[in-house]
Amino acid sequence: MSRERPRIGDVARIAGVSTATVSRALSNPALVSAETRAAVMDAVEATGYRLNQAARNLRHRRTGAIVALVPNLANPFFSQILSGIASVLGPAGYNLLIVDTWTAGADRLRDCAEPSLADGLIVLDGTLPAEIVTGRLPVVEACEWINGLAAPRVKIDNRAAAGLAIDHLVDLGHRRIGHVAGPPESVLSVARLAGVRDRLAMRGLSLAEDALYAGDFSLDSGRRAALSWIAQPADLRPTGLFLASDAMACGFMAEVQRHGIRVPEQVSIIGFDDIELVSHVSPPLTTIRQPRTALGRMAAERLLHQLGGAEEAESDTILPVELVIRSSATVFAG
Amino acid sequence: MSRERPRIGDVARIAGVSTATVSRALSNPALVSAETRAAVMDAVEATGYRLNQAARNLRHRRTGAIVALVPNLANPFFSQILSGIASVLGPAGYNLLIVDTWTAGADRLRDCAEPSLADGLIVLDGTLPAEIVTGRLPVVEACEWINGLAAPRVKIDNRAAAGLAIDHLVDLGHRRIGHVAGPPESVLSVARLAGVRDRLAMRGLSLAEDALYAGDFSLDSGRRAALSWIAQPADLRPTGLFLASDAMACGFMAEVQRHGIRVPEQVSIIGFDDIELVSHVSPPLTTIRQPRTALGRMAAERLLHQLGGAEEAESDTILPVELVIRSSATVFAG
DNA sequence: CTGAAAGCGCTTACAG
DNA sequence: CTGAAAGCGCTTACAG
Repeated sequence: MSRERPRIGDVARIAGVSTATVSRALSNPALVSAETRAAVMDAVEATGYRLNQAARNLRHRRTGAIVALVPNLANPFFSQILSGIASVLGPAGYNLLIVDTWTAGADRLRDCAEPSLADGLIVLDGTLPAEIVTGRLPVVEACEWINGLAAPRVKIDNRAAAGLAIDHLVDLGHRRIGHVAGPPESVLSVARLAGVRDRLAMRGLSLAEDALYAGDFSLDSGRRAALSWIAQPADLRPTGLFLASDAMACGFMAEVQRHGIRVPEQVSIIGFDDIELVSHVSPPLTTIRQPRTALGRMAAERLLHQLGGAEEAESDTILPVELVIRSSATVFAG
Repeated sequence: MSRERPRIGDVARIAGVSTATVSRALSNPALVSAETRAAVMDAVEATGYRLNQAARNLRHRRTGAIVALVPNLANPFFSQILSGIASVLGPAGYNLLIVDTWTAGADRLRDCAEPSLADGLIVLDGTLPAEIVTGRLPVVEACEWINGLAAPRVKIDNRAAAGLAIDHLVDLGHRRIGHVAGPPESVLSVARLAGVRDRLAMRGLSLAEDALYAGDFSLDSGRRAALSWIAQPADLRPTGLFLASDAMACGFMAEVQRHGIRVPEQVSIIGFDDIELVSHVSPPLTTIRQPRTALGRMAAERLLHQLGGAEEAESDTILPVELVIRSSATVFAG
């Protein structure tokens, strides 16, 4: 353990060649003769030599790493996305560096877009200031995006996805339809809310002012929305609600149930994301499924594409969503 | 963007000093005079110079990175642990490199323990061969551990934790108690199963052969265990079950409910982990809570301690667990 | 096919 | 307090 690590010079001495030759034998074997190659390999074996990646990277002016900027790593929503990212980056020989934008300070965030830290950036947090990320490293935005940041985006059509939920509620006969929105600073919230209004209008309905509840994607904010809803006159409040996250939908559902209200008999609920376990709450949640692994994979692929030198068109990649019909929303029995 | 990044030499020229002085002004300002420092800072400002971390690291023979080896990044169980790790590593100036041991090949795994890649290692996967990780970098094991790998461990007492669940079932009056185990290759499964047997024995009971169900921690394996349980004669099968993961408990519960069996009236269920949302399944799951964020934080802290040069005692850090009583287990009404 | 030498961008004893 | 020089461990034109 304390024995000094052999360097390329040690291998060279033992093999009786120059360090240049060792380097070539290792990284581009075709360049050296078969005998030399064999001698070098023997010396590598004998010394237990392993290439120092950091030194090679310095020489190559690259880092071999990609950083993913994720808001709140504790949120399990991101684990599948990261998994998708890792599954393409790993085989491509890139290391994945993860930075939690919630716990990282501003200094640390600025350091993230440094070419000496990483070769590229995957941004999963739409609330970051564009300057932090602009013009320093190849970037792709995934799921969320930063207004004013011109970078390829891999995302779903949040507006249309919200429309799917609204259509389902309307199709089920609901006329008073409510929406629990995400935090207003999130581009996702904005897009989904717009989708709600759009689709309601298309169906000849509209979002009543008191049928729009504030939330922040968290379970607890779903609870609070439920309390607002419960406080409204039973004959005037929405009979069907679309919530901008599954977590809020679960919180909402648990809270109304605690108050003796039955789901879906007395109120229909649709969530968003189709996170793990949501098929096992009671009743199983009807929701909009996002292809999270695919979002991660695709984001990583587009980034690699840029790194490969391709002049990336700055077009968006839109991945399909799906309405997953389970039991939390049913026909309006008014 | 295409403008060359300024190097320390550019700053030196503009400030009219040597590169050595620039380096000192930047990394150890006390070493240079106030005027010189000011001149350097001005030049830094003028050029937009930013330190190349990779070069500094090469010189310092360190990397500034810690790698976390996680099995299956898609499993949300790990997100909170990673969050805990990130929250201490970030402020300490370390980057967090994440490697999914399930998608990474053997070569890649071997590269992970390279001093040229990282300064330390946090192992979250107990199924890795010890050799991969032995004697190359400072290591700490978190949650799981590798038999035969002598490294500080941060974990819970899985055996005692399982005992807590068994005690609860026995206290509720159950006598035929079953266990759905995790995969046999996991040290966690082994420890929890041992805890089940121990505690049953202490309470004058034992684990019947046909009351032990095979699982792999996944939701689906919980389902399959439920099918086995359902197939047993109703008057002989366990009335209370402890499952080695919440995911399995949810799968089990959903499956028996689908067969018209009521939880907890007809069968009591206890899970393990207290993952998100498990308080919102129906009925809310009684389970053993692991302090996941704290596990991550503590693992990172012990690793930093080692990196700080402290000759780390190889003792284990045992974090406390907690029985969270909700509604999925109730008194035996035989 | 191979070697000597310069260089990736820093830091740090060593002198002064 | 400051500079010249060596060096972290590689790679790669340039010659031969």
